[in-house]
Amino acid sequence: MAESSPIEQAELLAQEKAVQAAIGDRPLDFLSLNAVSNIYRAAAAVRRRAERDLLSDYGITWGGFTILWVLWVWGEMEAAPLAAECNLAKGTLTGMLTTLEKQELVRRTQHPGDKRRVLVALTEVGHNCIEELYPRFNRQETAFTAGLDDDEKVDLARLLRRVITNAELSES
Amino acid sequence: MAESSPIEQAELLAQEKAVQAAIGDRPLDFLSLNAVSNIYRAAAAVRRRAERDLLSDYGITWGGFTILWVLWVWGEMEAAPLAAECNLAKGTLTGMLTTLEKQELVRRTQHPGDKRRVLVALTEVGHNCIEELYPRFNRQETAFTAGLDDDEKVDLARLLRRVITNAELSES
DNA sequence: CCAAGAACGTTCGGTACCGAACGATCACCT
DNA sequence: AGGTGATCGTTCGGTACCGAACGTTCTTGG
Repeated sequence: MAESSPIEQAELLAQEKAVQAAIGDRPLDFLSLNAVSNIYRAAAAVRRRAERDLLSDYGITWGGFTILWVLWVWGEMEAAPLAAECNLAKGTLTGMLTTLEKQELVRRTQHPGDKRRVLVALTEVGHNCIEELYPRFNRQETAFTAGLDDDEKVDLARLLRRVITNAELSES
Repeated sequence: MAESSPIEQAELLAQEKAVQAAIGDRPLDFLSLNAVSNIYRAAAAVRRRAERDLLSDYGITWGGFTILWVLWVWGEMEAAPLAAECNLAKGTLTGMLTTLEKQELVRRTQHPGDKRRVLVALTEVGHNCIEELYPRFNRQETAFTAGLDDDEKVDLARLLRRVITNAELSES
């Protein structure tokens, strides 16, 4: 189904059409191009929308929300795996935890028996916050996937999972 | 890949499993949850990988690359639509264009007949840069979608397109 | 034991990125 | 015309985010 018989041009995004018009004659992998570039585009749209419509009401940034969410799901954990789980550099996490600590949403405690390590956990306030916030966030997630049936949502998650494992390979 | 069986729990990411263990008993939309959270995760992994393995060699950031790419595809354009196409706030674009101008990759010119507007275009250097860089980037995109057949790539792009239009609705 | 190195989180310099406020320019309208 | 409001891009203050350098604490070999 190459360029000769495209997939309903009418449904392509303007960006995708411009790509084909500008560089469609080159030996590039356009299927991967569209798939990957749409990943980033979707992520940016989702993030912006969540920050604007929801998180700003709580004074929480996207990164902060991610941290609260991970701590909610995983429970108390050390800084290094928390950073990995949030897709953050450990240096970034330090600053954001300080912010969240000022907001009294998380707390840091020393690891018993290893003074290098730090344990991070939700405070009571933080726990209540994410308990209240996440269901609203989840309704947004539902809205973002409106028009997809259950099988398609499962497919989307599965296809992305593949990309994630491919891209995270051999990461520091 | 060979194991294209339906949905095996064993293939879930550790994160997805932790979610089910921690909050799986609540009335939430877990299909949307997994789909949307994997979007962000995939985007972050793709970006980090591209910056680390490719863009850093050229001294270009992800945002800068996006700008060059959009200008390559669309040609000379005004700042506002460029910002929209790159998913950037217009204030952000100003600073990044200044950076790219210092690198002599783009140039700004005044719009003839409207002194408020600015036209942005690739320089010769910038054009050569993206001409050389993008094919390498595209090979990375291919690698990120390894294990997906053509139909799956088309599906992934299509499903994401739906999320994009949902999330971008009524954006400022 | 104790020196050498590994493993932690923090600090630091620099860029990206946002939203709001701003100044300049243009369009409209009576 | 000329003043009012809309529309540009830029500026500004603040946070996020990265990679590298750093100090501290644990571990390991001799």
